[in-house]
Amino acid sequence: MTDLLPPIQTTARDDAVLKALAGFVRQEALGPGEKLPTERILAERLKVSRNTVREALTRWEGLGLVERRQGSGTYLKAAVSPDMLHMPLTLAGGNDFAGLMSTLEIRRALEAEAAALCAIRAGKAEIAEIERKLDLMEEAFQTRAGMSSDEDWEFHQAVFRASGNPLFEQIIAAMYEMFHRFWEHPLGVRDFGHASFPYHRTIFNCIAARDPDGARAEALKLIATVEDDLKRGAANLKLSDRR
Amino acid sequence: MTDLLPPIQTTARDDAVLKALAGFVRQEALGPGEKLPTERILAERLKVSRNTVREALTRWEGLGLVERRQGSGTYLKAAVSPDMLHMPLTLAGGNDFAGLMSTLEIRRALEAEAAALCAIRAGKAEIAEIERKLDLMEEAFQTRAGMSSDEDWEFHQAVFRASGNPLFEQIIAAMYEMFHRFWEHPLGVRDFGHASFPYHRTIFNCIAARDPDGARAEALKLIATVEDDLKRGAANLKLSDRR
DNA sequence: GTGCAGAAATTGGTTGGACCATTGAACCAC
DNA sequence: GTGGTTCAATGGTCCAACCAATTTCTGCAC
Repeated sequence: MTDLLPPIQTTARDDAVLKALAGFVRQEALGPGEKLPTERILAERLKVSRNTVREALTRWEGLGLVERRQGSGTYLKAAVSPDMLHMPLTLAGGNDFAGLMSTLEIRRALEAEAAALCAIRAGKAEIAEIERKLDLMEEAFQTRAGMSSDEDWEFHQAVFRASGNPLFEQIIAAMYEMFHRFWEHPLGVRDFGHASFPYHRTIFNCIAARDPDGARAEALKLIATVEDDLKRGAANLKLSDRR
Repeated sequence: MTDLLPPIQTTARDDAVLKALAGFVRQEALGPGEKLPTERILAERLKVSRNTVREALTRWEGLGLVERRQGSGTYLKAAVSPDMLHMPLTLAGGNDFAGLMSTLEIRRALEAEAAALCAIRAGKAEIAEIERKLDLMEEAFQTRAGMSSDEDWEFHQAVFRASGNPLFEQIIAAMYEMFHRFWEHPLGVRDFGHASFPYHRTIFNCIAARDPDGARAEALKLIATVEDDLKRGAANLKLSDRR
């Protein structure tokens, strides 16, 4: 009832260009890192102006699908297919403590669900991969006394990837990005993340045991410790970090 | 240790244009629906070519921040601020059904958490607003026998807004378009959404009663019914909806 | 004055051509 | 090999013009 009879597209040059290009990529089986045809060549082949090609590529660049290097060429940055779906996510974030807690709330919701789904759907290979990341992280934790944030992140990424839903990883990556806007100044809490350490293994155990509810519960505990750390840190400095 | 000495940026015309434009929007306090300056004016004022302005606007358009209407002008479609974070979500190889299920999993995670937070944090005014949306939705449901998707959506938005965390609404909004692509073609299930109807009020009751766990449980039930409807619809048509 | 059709101005969309800046490869001197 | 130099390829920017959709203005009929 709302809007049948969609507006006819009398002009959609850029979209047509992108569709054609997606088809080309598919046909040539191009993968990430490989080089696309020159803008000039595309313009000539598709019978459109180079400017139009550029606008189309600009869109793909904005979506992170493609990278343009002046003097070199245009390269695929991710797998593209003619039937992709894009959902631009824009986060207007407060750069303050409240904003940080906001990202954690999202993370709590997603992390719990992803861990549960992972316990249901992960294959053996994926579980092995998660365990490998876990081992790496624990080793880094022993060696460098706590600062294992990179390996920590990779562990979580592996869990998200094994959840079978790519959106989890992508959304959390956005949260991670926002999180890192503050991470440079860890609020004075030096042993940040210590408390969350043991839960990584308990989460993994639940996943390996195919226990979704357990995995969800452990994930919630992990986030809770991070939240506590954060609140403690905020109480520590007590200075209003308005910028 | 990781990446000091970042690559120096010798050219970043488009980014500069967008930054300037974001500053302009902020200074003029422009909101969604309002008109931006002409491309030609922007080009002149910023001392760049109109082409460059167009590439910049193309990026914003791709991100859904702006809408260009030939012959009319360029209009803001969402609130923009100089410090936004963009993270386009890409669902590869998605026939629409799989994509929709993916978004539903995200929605399940966020909806449950948001309802719980809402039960804890919503003020009286916000609860009243939610109830108003609920009444509107129920009225629309009675009148138009089921098709209450717009009002339904507004109810959920109100809940997200009252959760005290703007990220919930922003993330779900990114998936809204995909939901709507389906609402138009309800998969042959004519009474789509009927099953979820009663849970809207039970969710509200829990929120009003300050019962986070109850709200979470009811939200999960609601999503479960939507998932069931969807699976039923997919089973109904049984035709591979490759496009 | 009102209403409406047609002209004119406005604005995004497209084109073609030119030139600049960076890259990378080939080449050369040492 | 190392370090420059040259040179072609390629993305980045600019310009000027025109096309197409929209909006606004104008003038005529009533």
